[in-house]
Amino acid sequence: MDLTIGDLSRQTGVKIPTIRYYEQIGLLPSPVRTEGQQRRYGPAEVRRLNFIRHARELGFEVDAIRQLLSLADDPSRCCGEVHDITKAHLGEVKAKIARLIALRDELEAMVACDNRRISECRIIEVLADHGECQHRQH
Amino acid sequence: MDLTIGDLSRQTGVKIPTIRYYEQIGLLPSPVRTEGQQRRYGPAEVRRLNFIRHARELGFEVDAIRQLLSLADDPSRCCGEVHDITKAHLGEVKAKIARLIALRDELEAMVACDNRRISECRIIEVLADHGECQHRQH
DNA sequence: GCTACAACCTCTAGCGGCTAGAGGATCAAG
DNA sequence: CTTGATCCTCTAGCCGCTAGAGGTTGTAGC
Repeated sequence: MDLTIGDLSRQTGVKIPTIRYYEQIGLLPSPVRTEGQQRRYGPAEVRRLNFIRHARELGFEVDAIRQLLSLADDPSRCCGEVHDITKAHLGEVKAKIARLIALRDELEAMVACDNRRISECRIIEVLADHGECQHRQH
Repeated sequence: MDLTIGDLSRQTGVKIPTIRYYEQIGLLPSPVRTEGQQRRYGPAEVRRLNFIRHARELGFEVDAIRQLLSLADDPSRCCGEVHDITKAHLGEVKAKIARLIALRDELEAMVACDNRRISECRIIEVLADHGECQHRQH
């Protein structure tokens, strides 16, 4: 029970202001304090913050993490909801990939433009008149 | 020279507050005003705003668009810089796709978890202990 | 015990790219 | 001349942090 916020930061790779921010928005519980009001953490907080960091790295939104954490805190329940959250997130990731691939193809067609004057530049033309490309609304 | 901001919004599909925001950050020039201080636009502004919208849809950042616009305004120059901006952006898009695909694969492995108790849930385990997955830092 | 100084504290503001709402003025049609 | 849609400015909020000011606390060495 004697890690400072700096220790916690080093052990988890989460920056100090971010730790305080997570506490502020209720992802991390308020820790014990020294007489001088400095935060002190234990192993439970290290685990919880690692959990949060991993979930963020995997692209889960803070709200989803809040749900995952409250589910994880209750180990007797069925993990169907966890499953659902992950699946929903997977769906979003897949959709994002599809959009980015369409975008990549379009940009690749655009860079086929070879150093001419701007007055003849395909890129500028495509941007100025969207009819020239195949882009669809997101 | 007689489109209201609402007309401009309808013609370009850009919301009214966004148009004012673009003016504020200098992407759109300050338009002429009526005696009562209402904005009035002409075809040049429609073109410019369409250009901005297309570039945003293609994921260009506002700063990149600012550069593209100033280049587009000078049609005698060689379009090498335009090319470079687009290529850099393409590189970012490709990198983002690679990261998302790694992420998708990981999430797909995670959802292979089939409705057991949370105490045995693979998803929660992966999140709690990153050693269990193959994820690399961004 | 005392000093030095790193690390901590709170608070506020900023990033990008908008979006929303309050409260009031203007414009165009009938 | 009235109605009502549209416009105006201004401020604040969204997400997920990040940075900085200005002040306090904890710890190591002497």
